[in-house]
Amino acid sequence: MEERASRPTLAAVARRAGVAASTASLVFSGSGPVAEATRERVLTAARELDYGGPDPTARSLRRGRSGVIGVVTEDRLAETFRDPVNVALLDGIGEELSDARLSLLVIPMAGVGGPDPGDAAIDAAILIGCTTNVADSVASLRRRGVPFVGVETEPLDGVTAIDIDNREACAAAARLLARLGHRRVAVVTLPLDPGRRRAPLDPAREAASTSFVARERLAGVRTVFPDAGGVSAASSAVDEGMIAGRSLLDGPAASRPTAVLAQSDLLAVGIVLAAEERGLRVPEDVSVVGFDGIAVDGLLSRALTTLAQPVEEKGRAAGRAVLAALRGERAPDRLLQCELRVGSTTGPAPDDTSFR
Amino acid sequence: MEERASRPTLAAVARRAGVAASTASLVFSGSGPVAEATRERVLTAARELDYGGPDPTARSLRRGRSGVIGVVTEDRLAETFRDPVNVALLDGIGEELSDARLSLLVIPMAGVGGPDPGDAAIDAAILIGCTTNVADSVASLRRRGVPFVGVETEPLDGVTAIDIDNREACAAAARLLARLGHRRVAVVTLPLDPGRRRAPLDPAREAASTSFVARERLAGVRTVFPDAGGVSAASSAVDEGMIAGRSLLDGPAASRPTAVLAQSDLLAVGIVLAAEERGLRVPEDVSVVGFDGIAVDGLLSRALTTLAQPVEEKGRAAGRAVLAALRGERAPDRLLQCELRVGSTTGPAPDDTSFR
DNA sequence: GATTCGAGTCGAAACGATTCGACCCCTCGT
DNA sequence: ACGAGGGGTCGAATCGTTTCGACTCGAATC
Repeated sequence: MEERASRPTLAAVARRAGVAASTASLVFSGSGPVAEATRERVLTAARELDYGGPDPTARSLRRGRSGVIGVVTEDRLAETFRDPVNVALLDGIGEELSDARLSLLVIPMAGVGGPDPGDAAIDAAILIGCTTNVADSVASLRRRGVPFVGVETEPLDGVTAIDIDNREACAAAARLLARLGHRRVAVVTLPLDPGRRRAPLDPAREAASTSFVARERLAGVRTVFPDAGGVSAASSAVDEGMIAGRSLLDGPAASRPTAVLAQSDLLAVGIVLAAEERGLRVPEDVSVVGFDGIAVDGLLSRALTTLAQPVEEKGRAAGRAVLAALRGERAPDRLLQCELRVGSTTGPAPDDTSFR
Repeated sequence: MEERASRPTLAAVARRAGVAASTASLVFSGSGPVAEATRERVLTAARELDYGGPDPTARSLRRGRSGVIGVVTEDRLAETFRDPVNVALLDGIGEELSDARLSLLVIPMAGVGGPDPGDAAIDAAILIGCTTNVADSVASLRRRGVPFVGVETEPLDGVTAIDIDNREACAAAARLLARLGHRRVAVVTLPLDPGRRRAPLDPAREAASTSFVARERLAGVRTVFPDAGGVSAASSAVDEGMIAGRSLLDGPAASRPTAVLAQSDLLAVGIVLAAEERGLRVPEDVSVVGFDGIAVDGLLSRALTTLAQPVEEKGRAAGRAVLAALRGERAPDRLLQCELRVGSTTGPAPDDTSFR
C-alpha cells in the first residue's frame, strides 16, 4: 500500500479542467453560478484524477466551521459507553443532530490524560456526565470561543443548562421512605470530587465536592432527613455499589440504616446484592432506592424502586440547545422532572427494637 | 455573548512576546529548542491575550493529521446507540484509542442523508455495523486516502478485516437444532440490502444481497439445512422480530417451522413474543435461537439460546488494527469465534404428524 | 586564535481550500 | 445604439499553523 501518495487537490483538478481554482471550488461548494459545461468539465477532471472532493480540514480552516459537535464526557472513552445513562443521552443528542448533518465527536474530559477538549476541531460542545472536574474543560472551551451547553453541570455564566430536578426527585424518594416509617436512611453518592475517593460523608467533604449532581441529590434527601449520612462511591457501577453497601450494612441491626438511597441504579443494584450477601432481605430488612430508571432487569431479578429521569428527552433538549448555540442564540434553560417509580425494593421500615 | 469576536492567533501572541511566529509555535508544539526565557515570555503573552493554544484546524491542515478516528456506522446516529452490539463495540474500540490520545468521531454511513464519511477530517476509520451499503463509504474513504479497517464487512482489498466466524457459529446452532430433531427451520435475517425490504428469502434476493454478515450467517445454517427458508427483517429490533415471527408462524402446524434462527438477539426476542402472541409455547412448539449474546434479560423473562460473540474483544481488535493502519502498517486479519450458549428457548422438535 | 558546532531564532513557504472584488461579455430595455 | 445588469470566470488574499533551511552568536576544540 503506497500509504501517503499525495492525493490530488482542487488546484490540480482545476488545472486539468482548464479553469481557475476558484471556479472549481464553486462547482463543489455549489455556492455561486457556474455554467453547465464548465461544471461538467470540472467534474470529469475530478473523476479522472480520482479526486474525492474538497479536503475537509482545509475547508474547515477557511470556513471557520467543521460540522462537528463535541460531546465532552467525564470518563475515558471506554467508560463513557459502559454507562447506560450516557448511551441514552447520546441517543437523544444524536437524534437532533443527525438531522442537521452534524457529526458527534466524543471527547474525554480535560485532565484525564486524553486529548484536551480544546484540541479538537469542533463548532460547539455539549458537556455530559461531567460531574467532578468540569472547570478545566469549561475554561478550555471558553478560551477557544467554542459555544457549549451543559447537561447537569453547575450553573455556568451564559451557558444554557439542561438539568433534571435532582433535588425534588430525591426529596420525593425520601418522603416515600419517611411515609414507610424509615428513620435511619443512608445515601450512597456518585463520586464527589476528581479524586473519586470512597469514604463516609462529612460536612467538609460535601462542601468541597465538585460534583453538582451529587450535592443536589444529597440535598434533596436532606430536606426530609436532615441528618442522613452515607458514603461516596468511586464510580457509578454495580461493584462500587456492593462496596458501599457492605460498608453501610455491616454492624448491628440497631445502628444499620433501614433504607439506602443510591444516586444511580447501578449503585442500587450493588447495594441490593451486598444486602443479600449479608443475608438481609430486601425490602423487609432494608429498602433500596436507585436513580435513573434505566433497565437493570438483567442485573436484578426484581423491580428496583427508582427515580426515572427522562434521559432521552434530556438528550434531545441538549441537542436542540447546542444547535441554537451554534446559531449564536441562547436556548432557554430546561429543568426536567423525574418520576418516582416504586418497585419491590422498598417497603415498611422493620420493627426497630432500639426505638421501643 | 459576543459570539464571534475573533480569537487571538499565534501570530498575535508572538508579536506581543516580541518573537517570530515560528518560535512561538515551537513553544506550543514542544518540538525544537527554545530558550527558557523566551518560552516564559511567550507563555505570558498567551496568558495575557487569553490564547487557548494553536487552532486545531490550522494545525491539522499543516500537519496532515487530526487526531480523530472515524467510526462509520450503518445507521443514523440515533440508531447507532440504540443497538447494544454497537455500544459494546464502541466500548472496546474506545478502550484502545483513548490510550493513544485519539478521539472518536461517529459518522453515519454514506448515502443516508448524513454527512459523507469523506467529509469528516479523520486520520483513519473503522467501519462497524455497515452491513448493507458499505460500497459508497469505502469508495469515499479510498478516494480520500484515509486508511481504514472493516469490522464484519465484505473482504476488502488491502483492508484489515476483524470478523467473527459467522458461518461456523450458525452452523453450530443449526447442528444443535438438527440434534434436537428439527427438520423445518426458518431463518430471520438482518436487512439484506439498502432497501431493507421485509420479504421472504429467495435465491435471487440472497444472491443480490449486499450484506455480508446476513449472507454468511445464512450460509452457516444452510450447511446443515440446505433448504432452510425464511424472511428478511428491516432492521435489528424487537418489533421487526415480531413482524417476521408473525409471518413465519401463521399457518397450519404442519407447514410451520419448528425452529427459527434469528440473526440477532433483538430479532429473536421479537420472534418469541410473536409465538406467545399466537399461543405457541417456546420451546415446546417452536424453538428460537438468537445471535449476539447481549443482555436481553430485560426484554424476555427467560434465557435465550444464542450465539454469543466476543464483541468487546472485537472492538479492541479493531482499535488495535486502526492504530496500525495509522502507522502505515497492516494488522493481520482476525476471525473470532462465537460461543453457542444454550438457554431455555430451544428444545426437542415437536411430534410432527405430517412426518408420520 | 581560527574553526567547528549546536542551541536558539527567524523568514518564507507550504497546507488546501473559500471568498471577495474586479472584469468581461452578452443580452435586454428603452 | 447605448447603458445597465447580470451570469460566468478569474486572481489574489486569507484562514492559522508548522516546518524547512538559513542565519547568528557564543562556547568548545585543537
